[in-house]
Amino acid sequence: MTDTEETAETYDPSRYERPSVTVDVVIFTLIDRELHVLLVRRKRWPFEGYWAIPGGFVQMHESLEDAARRELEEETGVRDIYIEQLYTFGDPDRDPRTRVISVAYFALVRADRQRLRVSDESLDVRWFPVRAVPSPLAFDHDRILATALARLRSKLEYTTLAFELLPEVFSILELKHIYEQIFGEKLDKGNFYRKIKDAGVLEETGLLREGRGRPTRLYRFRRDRGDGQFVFRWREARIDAGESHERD
Amino acid sequence: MTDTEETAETYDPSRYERPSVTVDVVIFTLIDRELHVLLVRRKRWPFEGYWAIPGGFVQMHESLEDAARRELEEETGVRDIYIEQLYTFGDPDRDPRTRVISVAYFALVRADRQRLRVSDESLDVRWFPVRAVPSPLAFDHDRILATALARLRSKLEYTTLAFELLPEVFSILELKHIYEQIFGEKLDKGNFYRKIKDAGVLEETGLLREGRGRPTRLYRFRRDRGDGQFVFRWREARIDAGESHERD
DNA sequence: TATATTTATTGTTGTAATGACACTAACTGA
DNA sequence: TCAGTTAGTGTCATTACAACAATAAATATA
Repeated sequence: MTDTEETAETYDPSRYERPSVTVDVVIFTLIDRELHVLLVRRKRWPFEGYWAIPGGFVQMHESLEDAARRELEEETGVRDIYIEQLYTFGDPDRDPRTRVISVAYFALVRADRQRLRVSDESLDVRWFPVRAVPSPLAFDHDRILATALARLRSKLEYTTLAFELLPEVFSILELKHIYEQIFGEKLDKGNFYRKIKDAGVLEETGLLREGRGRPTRLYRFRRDRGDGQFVFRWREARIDAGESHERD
Repeated sequence: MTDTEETAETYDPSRYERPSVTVDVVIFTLIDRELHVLLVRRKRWPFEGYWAIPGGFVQMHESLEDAARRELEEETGVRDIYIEQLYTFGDPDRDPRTRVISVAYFALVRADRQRLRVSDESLDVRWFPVRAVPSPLAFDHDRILATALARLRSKLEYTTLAFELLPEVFSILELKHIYEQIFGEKLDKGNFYRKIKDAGVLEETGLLREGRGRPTRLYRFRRDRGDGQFVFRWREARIDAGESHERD
């Protein structure tokens, strides 16, 4: 360890202490048209009683993404959902117990599918509106959450990620609402219609949904045409994707 | 390990095998106006004789970025340079010896500063033009390099990263050349001049450089005005920033 | 039954961004 | 002096887009 000339070639694993590696998964969903994040409440030291981003240790035989998906399923019972690696947090003192390096992922769960598997542990696992997350969170989880939000905002601009938050079938104004939620600004109705339609990623279902006023047409996301290079640039937004890529 | 209900709360580190954690640093520079990447040649099994991205084990007391900077300095003798986290690669079988999770960084070294510290080991450490990298590289390093290139391309579009590759003082057409190199397409001279000037990130030095034809004006990058929201969108480029964020 | 109200959807228009390309400038060398 | 070479500016038509006006299709209520 004092020998800085040591390289991968001369490495003997038994000579080293090793950090622990976890995955933490920032899971977003839409509840009542508002963006929510899943948090778990810690029962023990350190940060006993604090809310934290769900996570767990990576097992020796599974890939990082598999570990993240396993966590996701354990917490929400959801499979086959959008997930991507976010950033790896590894400051030496982020966990008082030992050196823990955490590979953070973020996941989007469809509005119509979210439900907690451990519903009777409702004091321990909960969806929080992102605007009303308890503060501070355990460990460096405030920073992880901030990074996830920045990434989400960033990717919404140039990908079709927003659809991952919506149910199978949705209206254009519901989609617009997501963008407004996440960007935190009002968007022009007319311009939104034009842009989303020109992008060619919507498939008309023929369905209508009745409401107070004129019924709204319902659409489906065309995954095939998903190549659709979005580029929303409402206002001058342009937030770097967090820690590095940071927009990314 | 068979108990999937285990959480961070009940974790006892001594009960687990742990993966090793390394940092790999993809170091880019410009040599003779062409983008190069630093590779090292492995002396031992596995992948003996193969070229690899430089990297090393993370020490218990240092942050991930510190580890990456240490690696960078060990390989190139360069400090205080642009570096950012790229992605974390952790497939279980990426290293035949043991489970190794690698946090990849990418770094940009100024054209006028690159020189290898271990110049007499020239068979072991070399700059390769990215267009002529030996293939395949060791481990999953082809994938890491591809991810780094995608990130670089992506960030060039909306950041001032390109300046990190140039010397203190440079001409606008040299800057344009970098973009062409990395995007792999010709850009229009006039439009480039307009865009770069309007961005307001250049400071005139008053210097001229003589050459064959008309002398060229030399500029300096204005770090202060670095907020300058670039948004190069030459052609329809728009590459996702690699593995995930891919476009960050 | 008319008319206000509400929500959805389409049109219009001026301005700003930008891609294509033509043009001018400043030097060297024969 | 003129051909060659590299640097830098100007013009213009097209497109993208923000602001906002107008219309459409339903429900609620007077």
